[in-house]
Amino acid sequence: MTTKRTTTRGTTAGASAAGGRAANQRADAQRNRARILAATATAIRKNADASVADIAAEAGMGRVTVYGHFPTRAELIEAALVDSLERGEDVLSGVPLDGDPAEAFRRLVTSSWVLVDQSRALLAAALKELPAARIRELHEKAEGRMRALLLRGQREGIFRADLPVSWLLTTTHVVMNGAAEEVRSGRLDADDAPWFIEAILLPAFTAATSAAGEGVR
Amino acid sequence: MTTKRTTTRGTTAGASAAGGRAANQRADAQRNRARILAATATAIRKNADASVADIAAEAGMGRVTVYGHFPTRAELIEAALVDSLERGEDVLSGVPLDGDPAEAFRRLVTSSWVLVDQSRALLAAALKELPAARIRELHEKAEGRMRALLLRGQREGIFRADLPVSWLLTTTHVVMNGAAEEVRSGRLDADDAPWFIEAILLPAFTAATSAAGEGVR
DNA sequence: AGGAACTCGATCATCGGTGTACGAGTTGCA
DNA sequence: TGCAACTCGTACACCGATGATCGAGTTCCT
Repeated sequence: MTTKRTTTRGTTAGASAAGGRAANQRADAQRNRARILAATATAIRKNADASVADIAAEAGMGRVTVYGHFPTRAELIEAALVDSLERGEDVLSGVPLDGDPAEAFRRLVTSSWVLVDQSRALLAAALKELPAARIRELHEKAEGRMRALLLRGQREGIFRADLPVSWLLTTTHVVMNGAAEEVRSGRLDADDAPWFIEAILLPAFTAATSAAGEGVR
Repeated sequence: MTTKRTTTRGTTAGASAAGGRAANQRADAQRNRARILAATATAIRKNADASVADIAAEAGMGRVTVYGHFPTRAELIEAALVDSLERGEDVLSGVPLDGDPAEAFRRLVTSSWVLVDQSRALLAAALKELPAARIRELHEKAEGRMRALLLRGQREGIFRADLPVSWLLTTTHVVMNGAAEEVRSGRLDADDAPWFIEAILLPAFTAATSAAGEGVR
């Protein structure tokens, strides 16, 4: 009997409370877990739908070892995304959001862009594997921060109020992603990206509402 | 012998010269071909990576019949995209581009958006199936038109010249796609979309270059 | 040092998608 | 009316990915 139960019990499984990281794994296993997560990110970046075998190869280990840590492919993708977002949260939470909204926005966008550029491929993969609700849940914190800033800017009269915050948010999102895509294809230099993004978004968000108004309705 | 050779010889196969449409097919077959193309578009819209079986089901016919018209899945996707783009070209070529660049841009965006909304899912599918060069080749005409308009706007001093045309083009592209995504998820009303798009793009493109300049370098 | 935790390779069953082949039925066209 | 074109269902071979199992080796932790 005793069913040898290879490798570690998945950390993601029960856990209930969020954040309960490395339960009681061996130091060895923790390192490998981290290596797998990193490999997942880079493998997915190279090939949008990389197989578990590809990921294992990228991490320099056997495919079964990966399955030892993450029972299914979906849970692996999710864990990698969570890890990536947590890492991003560490950076973003340090960005000061007070003072002039436009300035704060500029700071936040610049910091965010790097993260978006790194994890957008992972996100795309997760979109096909995880329920949409889970994705939204994971982005809650980062998105909430940006939304709050845009809202404050509107209330203080710095950002235009004739468009809903949700649309400003979406616009910010897609322009950052677009820049990432341009960088990836070599049509845009990575160092210029933050400036290009701001050059579009700031004028668009601070436009005088009377100027181009009167359109429909 | 005589190898019964099921169904039609693919139209896409040799053909060399572009545009040589329905060679010598039976009227029946032509109708079915059109039905398959339409079904491909809607099937892909429902499920990003729909199988040939899904598409056949959507068209209400057997899977083999589809293979009769298009030898491989890739050629099917390509044909559907080509068809979609050609249809779009008919609309776009009727849009007047002279006069005030901002007004012309507004007209072109409004007309384009509907088309983008319809065929963006197809495009995404094609991106994973066809070589990037082929995709670009197909977009050449539509993209060229927009690029020329933006360039004229820059030369006449209506659009800002501190950003390359390619970046303005990309921005236009991603914002339209973003709007399509928002509509699809029900967060934005389809009728409002064109206005939302212009409300972002026009101020961004006509911004005074002196205002937010001085950034880096 | 000893036992448990962990890694690793090989192997296997399964599933879903692609593309081919056959044979019989149906339909347009001359 | 008759033939060729076309449709359609079934069946098959093939491939790649997933996930489980076994039996070893190796490595951490006490």
